[in-house]
Amino acid sequence: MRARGGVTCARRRDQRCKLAPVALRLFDTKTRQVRDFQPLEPGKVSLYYCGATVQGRPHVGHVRSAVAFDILIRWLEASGYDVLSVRNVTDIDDKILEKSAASYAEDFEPSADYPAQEPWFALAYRFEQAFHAAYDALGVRRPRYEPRATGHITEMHQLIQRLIDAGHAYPAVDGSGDVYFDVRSWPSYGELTHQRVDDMQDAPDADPRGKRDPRDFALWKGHKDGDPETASWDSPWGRGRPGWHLECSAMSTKYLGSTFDIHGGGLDLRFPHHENELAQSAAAGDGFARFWLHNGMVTYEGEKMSKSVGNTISPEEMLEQARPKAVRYFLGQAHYRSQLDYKPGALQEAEAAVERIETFLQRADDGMSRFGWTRYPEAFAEAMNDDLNVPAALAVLHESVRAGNTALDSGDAEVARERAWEVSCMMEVLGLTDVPEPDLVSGPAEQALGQLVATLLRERAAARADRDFSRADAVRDQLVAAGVVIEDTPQGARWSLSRAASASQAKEN
RNA sequence: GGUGGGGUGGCCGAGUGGUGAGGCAGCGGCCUGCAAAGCCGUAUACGCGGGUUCGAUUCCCGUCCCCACCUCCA
Repeated sequence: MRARGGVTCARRRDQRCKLAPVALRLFDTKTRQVRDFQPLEPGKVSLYYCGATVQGRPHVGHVRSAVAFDILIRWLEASGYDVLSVRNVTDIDDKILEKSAASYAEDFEPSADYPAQEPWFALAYRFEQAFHAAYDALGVRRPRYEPRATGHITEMHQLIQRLIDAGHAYPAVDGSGDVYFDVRSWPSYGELTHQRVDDMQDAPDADPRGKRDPRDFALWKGHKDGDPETASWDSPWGRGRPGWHLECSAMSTKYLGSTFDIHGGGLDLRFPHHENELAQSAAAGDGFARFWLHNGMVTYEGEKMSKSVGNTISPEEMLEQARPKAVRYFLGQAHYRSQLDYKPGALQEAEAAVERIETFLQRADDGMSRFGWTRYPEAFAEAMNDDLNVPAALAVLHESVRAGNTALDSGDAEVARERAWEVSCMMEVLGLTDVPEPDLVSGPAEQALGQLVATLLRERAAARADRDFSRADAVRDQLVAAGVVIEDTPQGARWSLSRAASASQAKEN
C-alpha cells in the first residue's frame, strides 16, 4: 500500500519510527517566539512539566494542563522521538500542612487509623491518588518518572549548598532557619517573564523577615513551633523543609540532566514559580530548560477557574455530563496556549463531534487491522508541527471523516478504510483512542440484551415487510425509549446503546 | 504601577493582506415508508475610530472592553 499525499511512517506499530526530520516548532515563553525544536540529543526529548501540589482534589484546569502535555508527548513519540518525561508531585507545602492541622481537608472521613486528624502525608497521598484517578479517567498517560518532593531532600540540599557557595543564597539573618535566594545577586532575575525587579509590585503583606530584599524567596523553610516533626528534615542550616521552587529545580535536573529540552506547566506558574526555578538553576550553573511551554488557563464563563475563587469544576462533574472521550475532546480542542472557556452545553457539543467521528469509524470498521503502518495526512502533521495547532489538526481529522463517509456512500470501501485508518491514527495522537470507556454492557447481560433486541428487530423487519409501518415504528419507539438507537442500513438494522442517554441516566442515579 | 494574552458569524474555535478552516446549532435538498446516520447546498463575521495599500479581519496609530501574572495556584 502506497501512501498518497500523506506523511507515512513505514513501521509496524510496535517498532521505533524513523521519520524524515520533523519540523516541529514550539512557542518558547522565554524568547517569546515560535522556534524550531531540535532536541539536545538526536532522537531523544527530555521533558519536565509541573504536576500538582496535592493539597486538594483536582479540577479540570489541572487536567487540561495534563492533557496538553500528553498530546505534546504523543506527537513527539509519533514523530519518532524517545520522550523522557517527568512530572513532579509536590507533597509537602504550606497548604498541605495547614489543611492537615486544621483537619478541614475536603472529603476527610475519620477512620480507625486517623480518628481525629489526617496526617499531612496521608492527606497528600490521598489527593495524589485523586489526581491519578482523574488523569487515568481521561487517558492521560503517566510520565516516565513521577518524583515526589519529599523523596529528594538530599538533592535539594546539594543545590542550596551550590547556591550559597556561589554567593546567590544565604541563611536568614533572623535565625529562623530559612535560606533565601538572593535576587539582587542574579542580574538575569526576571528574564523568563521579562520583568524588572524594581517594577514589581510590592507584596501586600511584605514581611521581610530575614530577607535582604522582599523579593528574595525561600529555598529552605526553617522548622516552626507547631509544625509536625515528620514535616521537617535535618539540614546544614537547621531543621526544616524545602521551598516550593527548589524542588522542581532539583528533581528536573536529577532525572533529565543539568540541561534538558522542555519545561512545561500552566501559565500561572510562569511567575514566580518558573522564574525562580530558572534563577536558581542558572545561578547554580545549570543550563536548565531550552524551551519553556505554558498552557492557557481554563475559565468558567470568562473567569479563571481556581480554588480561591471557588468556581472550579471537577473532572467527575464533567464526566456526569458527558463520556470521558467527549470530556477529553473538549479539554484538548482549543490551542493549548489559548484560554479555554467552559460554559454549560460545551460538553454536549464535544459529545456530538466525537459521536460523528466514532459513527464513521463504526461504519467503516471492516478489516482495518491489516493496516500495519501509521499514517497522518500531511496537513495534520503540519498543524501539529505548528506549535501543536490542535484546532487545525481537528479540522483535518473531520475532513477525513467527511471523505470517508462520502466513500462509504458511494460504495468505495477501500478508500473508506484508508480514511478510517488515518482517522484512527490522528485520534491516537490526540489521545482519544485510549480514553477508558465504561462497558455499557458485557458478559451475560450483553448476550441477553442482544437476543432481546434481535427479537424486536426481527419483529420490526417483519412489520416493515408487511408495510405495517405503525407497528414497525412502535417497536422502534420502544427501543428508543429504552435507550437503544436504531439505524437502518443496506445490510439491515443496526443498533447501539445511546451513550448520551446513559450519561444522563448516570447523573440521575 | 509593571509584564503578557485576547476581542472572529447563534455558540465554540483556527487562520490569512485579495478565491470566507473545522465542529456544534439552524435552514433547504438528496437518501429513507417515516426516521436515524450520511452526503450536498446555504445565511449570519472579524470590538470601535483613523492611517498605509489597488485592496485589511490580517500591517501601523489611537481608543474601548475582557482575561492572566506581579501572593498559593495547572
